[in-house]
Amino acid sequence: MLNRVILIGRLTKDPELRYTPSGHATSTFTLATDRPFSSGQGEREADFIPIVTWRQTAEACANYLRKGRLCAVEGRIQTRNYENNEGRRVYITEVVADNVRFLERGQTPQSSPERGQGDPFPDDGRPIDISDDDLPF
Amino acid sequence: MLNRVILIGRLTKDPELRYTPSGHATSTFTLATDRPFSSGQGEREADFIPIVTWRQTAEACANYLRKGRLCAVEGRIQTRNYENNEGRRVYITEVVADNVRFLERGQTPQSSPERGQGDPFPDDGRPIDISDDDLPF
Amino acid sequence: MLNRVILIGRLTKDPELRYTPSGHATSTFTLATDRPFSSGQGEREADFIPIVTWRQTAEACANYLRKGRLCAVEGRIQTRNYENNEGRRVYITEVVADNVRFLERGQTPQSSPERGQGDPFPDDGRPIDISDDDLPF
Amino acid sequence: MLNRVILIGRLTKDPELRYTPSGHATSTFTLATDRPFSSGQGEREADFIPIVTWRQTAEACANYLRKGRLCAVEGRIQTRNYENNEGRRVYITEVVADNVRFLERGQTPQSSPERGQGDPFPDDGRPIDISDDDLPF
DNA sequence: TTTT
DNA sequence: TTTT
Repeated sequence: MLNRVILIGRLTKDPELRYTPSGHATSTFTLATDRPFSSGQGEREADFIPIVTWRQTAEACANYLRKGRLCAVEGRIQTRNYENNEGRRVYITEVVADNVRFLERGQTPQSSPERGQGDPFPDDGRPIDISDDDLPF
Repeated sequence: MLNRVILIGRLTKDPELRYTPSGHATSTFTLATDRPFSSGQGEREADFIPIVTWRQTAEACANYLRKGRLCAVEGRIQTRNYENNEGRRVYITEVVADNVRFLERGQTPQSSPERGQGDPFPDDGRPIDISDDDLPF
Repeated sequence: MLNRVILIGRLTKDPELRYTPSGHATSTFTLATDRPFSSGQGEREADFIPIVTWRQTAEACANYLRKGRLCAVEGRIQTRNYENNEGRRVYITEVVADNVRFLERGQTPQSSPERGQGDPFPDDGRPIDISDDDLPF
Repeated sequence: MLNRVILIGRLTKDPELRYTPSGHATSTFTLATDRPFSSGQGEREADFIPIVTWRQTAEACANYLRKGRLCAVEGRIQTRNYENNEGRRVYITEVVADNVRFLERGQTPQSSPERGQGDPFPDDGRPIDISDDDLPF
């Protein structure tokens, strides 16, 4: 069934990269997307949308994206729930990205030099456009 | 900034219609959208996405949509949070719809005869396509 | 780069199925999508959008879709051009579909009984959702 | 009915601004969007998509967008046709944009100094996000 | 008639 | 817990 999301926004933090027990990479981050007509008067100015990526996309995001960077995300909304350690059911709504496009050249920020592997733009000046199946394996 | 969602799915229940203190209509419902490739073996088969509508759209949804009905929703993802009655902050991610299209002729279900006002398809057989600004007033 | 189209509309004719010299199936049809706010007074009421599909999607569309049937199409805009038989360059803009969802149960119309293979809805009543890579091989 | 297009690409030329007899601004340009997986071997690398904008959006595009600039466009596909001066019917498929987002700071290029009014990014560094109804009046 |  |  149709379930399609397209976002442009900025990362609120560096992405977090993890591996599943079976060795699959997944990275998560939050995208801040400015609201179109916020008056600025006490109103919230942005939505903060949780993004999940898998596999090559996850690794590319972890390598190239950083806090504050602008990017476009294409994916679908996923809902899931789990029981937390207080026995309470927690409901999650998030976006599983199958395509992430970096919209800014990036110099790796000082805050995470160990992970960044430089600039996602190759010598010809064209940005990388990473894509991936979003099946959960 | 760009924040666009398009969904096709079925209502899990009848919509809930409310009015703000200032008299604006809002209706909420959950849309079940089948996942594209679920194996069916213990996997979840659908995502359950919370939808919010306002004004005319809210009233039209309350009048014409019912549990199980198929519709298309266009909107944006909104995040907000509030403190619940235990002093705990609750984070919400939902879709604010600015356009809802009914994809099935509907006979009002018996479960809510008082509110349904019949069939959203006028005499010429073309479905109604309701639209609305999604500004929070 | 981002190039995403989502449409809901009705076929203006039965799809046309063809095979490339290398044996790949492709089907084409036109989708009529009603304009949101047409006054009806001399204005055009719909856009007529040319759709191209490939492979399994092409064959499923040829088998199950018919003139007048409602469906949702997800894809990307493609432009190409060729020289016609008068030596004039013709520019084409069309939608290459990578996902087509049938939104109506369909009894095969009498006009094309040889090709239709019945109803795209299996016994459990859930519509088929066909998907395919949209790479031109 | 649902008809939604989202594109990210670069202008192939400066936009063309015109006014209708009744005084409404409209601007047109072509967006080059790179294809996701072009091998580069004789294949076309991009689609060239004709964009139409109206009113404030038209004027903002004419003022701030220039050849080569990156932007995001949200809109719908429109088809129309007319008879050309040789009595031949010409069919047009184009995107009517209702939202254009500039994705790069722009110094006005030398090629059109008279029209450019500088930088679409105000002092606070946030890009302008222009929006408009896309009704043809 | 095409952009980086 | 939030980005420019």
